[in-house]
Amino acid sequence: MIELDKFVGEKPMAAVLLVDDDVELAEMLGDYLAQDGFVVTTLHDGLSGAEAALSGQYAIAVLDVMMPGLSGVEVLRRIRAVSAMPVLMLTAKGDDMDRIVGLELGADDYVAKPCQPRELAARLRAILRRSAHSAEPGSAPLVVGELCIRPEQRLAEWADVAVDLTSTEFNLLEVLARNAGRPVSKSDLSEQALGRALVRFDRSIDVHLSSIRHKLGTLADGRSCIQTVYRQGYQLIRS
Amino acid sequence: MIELDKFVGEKPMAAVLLVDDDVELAEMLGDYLAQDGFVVTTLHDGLSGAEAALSGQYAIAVLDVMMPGLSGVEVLRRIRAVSAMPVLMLTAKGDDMDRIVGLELGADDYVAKPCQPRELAARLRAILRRSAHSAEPGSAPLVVGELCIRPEQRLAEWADVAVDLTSTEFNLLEVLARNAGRPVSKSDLSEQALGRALVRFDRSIDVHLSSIRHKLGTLADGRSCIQTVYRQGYQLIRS
DNA sequence: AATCCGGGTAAAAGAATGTTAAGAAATACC
DNA sequence: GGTATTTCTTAACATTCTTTTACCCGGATT
Repeated sequence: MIELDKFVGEKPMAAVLLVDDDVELAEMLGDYLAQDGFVVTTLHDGLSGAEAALSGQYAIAVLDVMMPGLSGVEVLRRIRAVSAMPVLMLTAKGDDMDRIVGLELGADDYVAKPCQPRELAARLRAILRRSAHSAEPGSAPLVVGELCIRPEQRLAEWADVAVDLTSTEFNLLEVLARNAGRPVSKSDLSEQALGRALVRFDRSIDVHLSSIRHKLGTLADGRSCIQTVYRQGYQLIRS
Repeated sequence: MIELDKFVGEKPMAAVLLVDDDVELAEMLGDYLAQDGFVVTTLHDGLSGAEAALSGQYAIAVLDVMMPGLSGVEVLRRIRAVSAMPVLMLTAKGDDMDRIVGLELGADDYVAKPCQPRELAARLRAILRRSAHSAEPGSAPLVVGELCIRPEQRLAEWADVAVDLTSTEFNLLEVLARNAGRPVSKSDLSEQALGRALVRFDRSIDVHLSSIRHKLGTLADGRSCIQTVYRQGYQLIRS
């Protein structure tokens, strides 16, 4: 039988991360983009924006340049430190956009504020169309707290230091990282990381998780970054 | 609105790499070419442009001569150092085009800026028509980190030094390079590189991989550039 | 409080891969 | 055509990784 479900959706809607401290404006832009078929998540400060952008859950990030705390430029720099994910900057007139879009910082495009939602949507689509070819889906680095997972290099780093994981341990951690902040059932972990269904009395997952915990560092409060959710599964903590 | 789908066209659409630091102009040209049936990827700086051009994913590159950082001429030089892929240069008036298009640097054609998108598209098609005969698809060099594979010469280089591989070893490495960054199953490797199905207890792939690893250099962190993905296959690291 | 069940972990058992070397097959050379 | 050389495969053993087993603990349930 042909598997139909893969082809049912006409288009995978692009997940957009919108970061702007102007709540009103962000709301408005987000609503427009949502109507336009994008799946939009809105945040209002640079720090949480940078974290979210590196979670690997978004196809593209839209960053306001002027923000209190972490500026958009700083967020961009943090993203570019580990990832080539598409980024569009929202700028006020007069900002030095050549510098931002050029080699130095590496944004993919910019839109001047105040902006037309339609223009923003069009540029987002243009960037996504481009990056659809150059960037394999699922190949971007995943950053969750101190942890960084680089799928293309099959490398995990804790606090910028490489962690020596076995192949299966890496698979498990990658699945957890892709679902950081919510629990993943052992059944899902088994199917996605081990490639087989979970059966009764199967303790493999538990044993691997135990090993991974020993190899990774701990959270600031001393807990493991991988928490057990009783009868539900395991969850990677998004700090 | 027009929905662009990869599989709509009967003809294999040509993949065009467009490198120009002028974001507005690049966008405009890219959109026109996309409407015209090309699959366009746009980049805005020379360094990433050179990398992308050498990835082997593009049928032709369009380079702006004047760019901060790596100029188009320098990008062309880097491409020509290892590849004969078609290149068209975008030039401002007054540039010394004879030198660029002539023997010395070896661009295939040039278009003066500001340019008509129609003219650009026409010249691209002309070059591609020409090179359709000389250049087989899949014959362009594959560059992955320190590794360079030249299918036409059946030659592999590590850090610009030729590596002495046997025929089967070369086949295997080429398949891995074409799938760099993701694992390839032993079954696929056997079929594509050895020309036969994998059977139980067949250890040929493993033995060949062991030999290849000894002949290639290592990554910066000391790992082999070919990683084993337990029960899944092997993966060439894209760095 | 007693019991049950899910989970933590150490260690043994099992399975896959790394590696070397010898034999078989293919190729090159005379 | 026959021999020498190279290359590929098979076999065997070493190593590493995964799974199973076993026992323990602690929270949840009764």
